[in-house]
Amino acid sequence: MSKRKIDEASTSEEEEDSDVQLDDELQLRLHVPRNANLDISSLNTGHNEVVIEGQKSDLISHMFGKEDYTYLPLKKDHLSRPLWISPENGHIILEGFSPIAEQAQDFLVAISEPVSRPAHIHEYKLTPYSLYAAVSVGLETEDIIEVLNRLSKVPVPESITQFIRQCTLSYGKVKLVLKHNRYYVESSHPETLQMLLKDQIISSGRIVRDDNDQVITAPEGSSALLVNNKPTGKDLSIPGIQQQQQQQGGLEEDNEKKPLSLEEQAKKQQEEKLFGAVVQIDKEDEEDDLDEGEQVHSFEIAAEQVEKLKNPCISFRVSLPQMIDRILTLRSSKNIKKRCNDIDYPMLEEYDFRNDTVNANLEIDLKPTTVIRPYQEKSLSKMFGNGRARSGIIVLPCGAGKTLVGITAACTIKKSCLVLCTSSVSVMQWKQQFLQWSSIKENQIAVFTSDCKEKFSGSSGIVISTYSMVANKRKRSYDAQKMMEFLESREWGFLLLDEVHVVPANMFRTVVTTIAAHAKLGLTATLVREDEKIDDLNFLIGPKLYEANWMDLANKGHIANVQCAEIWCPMTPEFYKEYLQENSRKRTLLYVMNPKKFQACQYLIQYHETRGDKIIVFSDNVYALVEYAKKLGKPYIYGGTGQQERMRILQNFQYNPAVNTIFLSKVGDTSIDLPEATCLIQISSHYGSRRQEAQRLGRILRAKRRNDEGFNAFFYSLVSRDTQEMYYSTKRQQFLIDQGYAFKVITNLEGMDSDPNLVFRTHQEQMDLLKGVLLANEADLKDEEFGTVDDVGRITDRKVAAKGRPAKRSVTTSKTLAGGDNMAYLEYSRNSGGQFSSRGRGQAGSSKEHHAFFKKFLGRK
DNA sequence: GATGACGTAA
DNA sequence: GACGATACGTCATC
Repeated sequence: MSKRKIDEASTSEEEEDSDVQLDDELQLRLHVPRNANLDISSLNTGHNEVVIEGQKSDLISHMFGKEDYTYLPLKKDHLSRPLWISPENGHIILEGFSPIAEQAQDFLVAISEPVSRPAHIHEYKLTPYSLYAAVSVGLETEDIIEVLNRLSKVPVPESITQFIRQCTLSYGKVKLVLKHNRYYVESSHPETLQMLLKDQIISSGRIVRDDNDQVITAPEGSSALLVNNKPTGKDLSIPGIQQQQQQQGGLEEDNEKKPLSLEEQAKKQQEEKLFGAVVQIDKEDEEDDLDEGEQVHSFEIAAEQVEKLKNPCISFRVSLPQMIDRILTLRSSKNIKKRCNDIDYPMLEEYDFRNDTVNANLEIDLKPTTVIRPYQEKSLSKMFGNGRARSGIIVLPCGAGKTLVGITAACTIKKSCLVLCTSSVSVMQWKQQFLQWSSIKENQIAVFTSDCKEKFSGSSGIVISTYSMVANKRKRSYDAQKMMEFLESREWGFLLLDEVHVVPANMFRTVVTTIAAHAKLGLTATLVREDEKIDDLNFLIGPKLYEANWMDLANKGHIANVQCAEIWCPMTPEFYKEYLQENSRKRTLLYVMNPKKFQACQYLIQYHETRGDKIIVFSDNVYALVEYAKKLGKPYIYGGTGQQERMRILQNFQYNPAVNTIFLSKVGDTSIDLPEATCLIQISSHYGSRRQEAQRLGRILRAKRRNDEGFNAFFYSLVSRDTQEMYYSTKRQQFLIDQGYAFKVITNLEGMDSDPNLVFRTHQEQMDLLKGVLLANEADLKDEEFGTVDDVGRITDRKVAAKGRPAKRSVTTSKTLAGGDNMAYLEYSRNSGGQFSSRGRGQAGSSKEHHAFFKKFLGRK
């Protein structure tokens, strides 16, 4: 690829002032007709370069191996087009510096999966899921191909068009729509419906009505479909959007819209105009008038009886005919949905909430002062694009206002709403946010946790609860039982799933089937898991509707700019010697307690405290956490710290100018409402959890000072050199690198060696530390030392008192150091390393990715 | 409020 | 590629 860059650079001079952008005329001339059949080989003439391994015609082709696409014919005006498409694996490379990059990005986010988005070059890939999502937000097959072709420097390869057609052929063509409490199978392709009706199971669930709206038996082979105008979102207003213009002052700091300068506006308009046709397709759904008479076809199917269906034989007093009747209701929408899935015509779920006259409306609106930001608006327009509520997932970084997106969605649907979160702390936060941003009355919003079981008054309302409360299958308290019956008996207009990445967990996933909801919206900042369950969300909730780019939001000032650095701390010889000999548990302790790391941590704290930063130090390892904090005289919080003590420390951190640093265990990852820190140091973070890394970074994205000129937040990861930690660290960073963050590697902190204040400067001190570490296990076993009260922590952890498990010894081979081996290079920005990695999120380390791609492709029945 | 049971993440 | 070992959470009970 960069070889192509070189070629390009040599020719670019003469074309420099010609067509840098797509002007209208050019666009017209180059317009590729729909259904154009692109044949690569026919376009290949003039390129005699035959690519055979080992016979590359130039000196650098071999460096790119199979990724050398220099044989692909460039379009004449390729300079003005920002995309490259790999015919091999569906990866798309976007030039981030193109004037139309932003619009192209909008399009790519809709049709493909972002793989990596560093500053200048973004990588995306087409997957069946991403195309499913594209279709579900209203894009059509030929539009996707056409726009891709317009943006691409090379004609869209035949393999890719074929892939797109295959994937979108059946996806999204059929929708399950609930209207006036009747279920309809709807499609703009009547032939598809006719095809479905040929299926025994589907046709047996069909309902036909006469002129008086009475159900009649469908005449054998009847194929008349209902015809309606295609719904539009035109008359639907998402609250919070329309006021944007006049609201510029007097807003909550948190949701302020920065006015564009005139210059910026003009530039934006210009770009939009140039891009014209391309983005329009995206918006067509919402903005198209109906004068062309676009129509949708549908047939009604038997509505399911939610509670009966779930347990057809719930009572023993059911008579036989009743039982038969109930079993017959299995011919209902749920069954048809499954059938459609089985025959590869999955139905998209949409909720026509404006025509739902059965479920009571909820009186809720955004407060007039509440304004949502452009990207929040964009994500919501994906959800409500056609005037109905689509089920799916919205991905926004921490601190970017996910809650407000959820609340706005609830205010748009205006039906009863169930919100699920991971902890009872966030339950309270959601409640508080609902009251803050919306007009909901306090008695309409109920909380359901272990120590608070309320119900709302009236026929509709909001319930906020936790996953474990709702998914719980064990014995319940009486109140909880009653509450669950209430939750399960009613039809919810809207199910809002906070931190939706937890839903695939075995227990939590049951909530989507036990709760009957018309529309489901999942929110998360990090749509990754280290297991392979993340894809399950596609059928558990729905497709990913929108994913924001962290860097974009940072550049626009919605979240803070962050400088990321990885500090490599050499192990002292003594520690390293022990490291090589110890079992894995001890090893962890050794590389975390490495005196050099200790010093680096202290040094960074000193440095940032004098700069006026508020610092959080994260350590997964509780032993290290306590040791560090005590030695450096800082307060710390971990799981065993009592609620009051936590509050006291956090209050101090926030308001007491003498307390600028706190130490947190992984309690800080999720369940602590952190004040706005500006600097973050990780001292222990083994296990390659990308999610944790991203979540921790998220802690400083909200920084109040983010809009100060040149403000930067800092994120340091301290790793001990030549230990396993380096491997984990690399893995953990992948998510952030994919989001565009560059990790600087720092091997030497300037001035550290000469600082006389640092701890463990003498050999003796280091040896004492080492001794302490080596004895740590034994101390644990005796369980006394650790359990006693110290100056800050109020040790109350009952787990600490638990007997340590017998530690196994293992022989160490040099192999276990391999983690460090591939990290031999120093002082470079990982940025450039990450951007071409063929490693997708969620499949770290897989070098066989193309094959998986095609396996999926071909394996689809 | 301490404790056990169980679930989650990795 | 399953397995791990650990910290932490919630809920219910005593």
